[in-house]
Amino acid sequence: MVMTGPDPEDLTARARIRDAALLHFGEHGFERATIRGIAETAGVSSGLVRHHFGSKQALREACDAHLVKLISRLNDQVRAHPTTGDVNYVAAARAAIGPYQRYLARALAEGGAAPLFDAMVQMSEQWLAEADKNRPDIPDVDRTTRAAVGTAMALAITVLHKHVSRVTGVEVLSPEGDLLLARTLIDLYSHPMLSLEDAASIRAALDKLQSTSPQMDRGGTPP
Amino acid sequence: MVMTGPDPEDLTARARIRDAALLHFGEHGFERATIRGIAETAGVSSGLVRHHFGSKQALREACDAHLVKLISRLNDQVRAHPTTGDVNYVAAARAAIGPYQRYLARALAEGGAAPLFDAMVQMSEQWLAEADKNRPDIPDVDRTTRAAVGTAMALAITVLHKHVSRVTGVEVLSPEGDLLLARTLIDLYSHPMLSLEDAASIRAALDKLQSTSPQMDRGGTPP
DNA sequence: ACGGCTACTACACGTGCGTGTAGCGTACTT
DNA sequence: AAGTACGCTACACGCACGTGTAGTAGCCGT
Repeated sequence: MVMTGPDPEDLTARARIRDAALLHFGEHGFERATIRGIAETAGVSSGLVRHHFGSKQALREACDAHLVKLISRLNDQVRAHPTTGDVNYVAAARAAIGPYQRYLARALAEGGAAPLFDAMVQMSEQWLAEADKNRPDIPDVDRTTRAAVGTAMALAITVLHKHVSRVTGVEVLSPEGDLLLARTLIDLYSHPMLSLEDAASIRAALDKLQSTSPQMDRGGTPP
Repeated sequence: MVMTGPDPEDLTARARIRDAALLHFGEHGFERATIRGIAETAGVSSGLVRHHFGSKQALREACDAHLVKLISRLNDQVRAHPTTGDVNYVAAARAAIGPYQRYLARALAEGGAAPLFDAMVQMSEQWLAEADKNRPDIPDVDRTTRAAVGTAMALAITVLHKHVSRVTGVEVLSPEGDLLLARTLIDLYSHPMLSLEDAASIRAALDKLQSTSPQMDRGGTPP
């Protein structure tokens, strides 16, 4: 299931450049990655990169757009196969993204790939809407907010894969690591980390803290 | 509670440079941030930056070390006050980190600040050890792994704050945003996202998928 | 009082990078 | 068959940045 073909048109130089850029951006980051290096990996001259994509930034945006297309297509496939459980669609997506995980992680961390994140939030929201039907106790927090936070949490392991890999000793961006990760997530998701009473007490403490003076200084965004 | 003094020694030029670096690295990222810009913010010459810290990389490491010291100290304070619930210590930590949240996010996302993440995992592990006592059903996944993943998830909002802020329309790296975030996290943590039966079914599906051919190609690290 | 050490500045060097320009071959159009 | 547009290359420009070097002012020990 979930076959991700290489796209018939993807033998062109433009596609090779885009793939090379995905790889280089993911491996070295946007700033450190060089157009010359990308061109070399793609087997073309550096000028051709600029010819096809106007600038380095535009190249990045093209990479983002490509991933958005790829992920939305994957989402459609997953939603068409509700057999194994739509719940794990995030893990499935992460798996299908494959070699682009590193790019995805960096792009998201650097604040880019906004439409990609938004698409994921939308997907998350759709799933949350269905999940909320089975739960009569509707929380006092916006569904969009929950979707955004949930998406961020789902992406956390991908974004921080280097650290998680180092601590656990398993490369999480690998088939084996993905399996371990899936089990861990299932465990964490199925067991509430907070009992309802603890949650209530904390919420109460939060209310009290909100009414009192905000003791802790915070770093708001200066103008 | 939890007063974070400015450190009596922190009026020196070295400290100002470090703070400026924290700010610039957090705002523009390590690569885009310039020593000259940091020096200007600190009110010193660019040469002095190199004089105190040997290089840009060393400056970054000094920033990491400073944050590690700050966070570990904060952790001690929090562990000494188990009143409001140790559970929310992550949020408290995020609050106290204050103006350095952006740096923290970038550093972690770029793979740096490893000792910092490790320290957080250790803190998470300590808390998990206590929390596991109240839960007789010990899962089949390593506690360190759970701690690492949990830490990553806790840091997700900070790392992806730009996206979460954009989607929710609230600047999460601000006092107001922190409050909304806390409530969201409490809700998400207190309500299991997966029922035990769903978790079991998914786990079973995972086992079946593991035994069959690994259909989905993955992008392992090439040599 | 004096040598030396430290904090600090001003300025020049080299370089790697994104970006611009000119030019060549080839395939499609009429 | 000529014109044209496009894929593609080679090469040069300029700039911003990290880094080095030389030099100055003040503090401390003896």
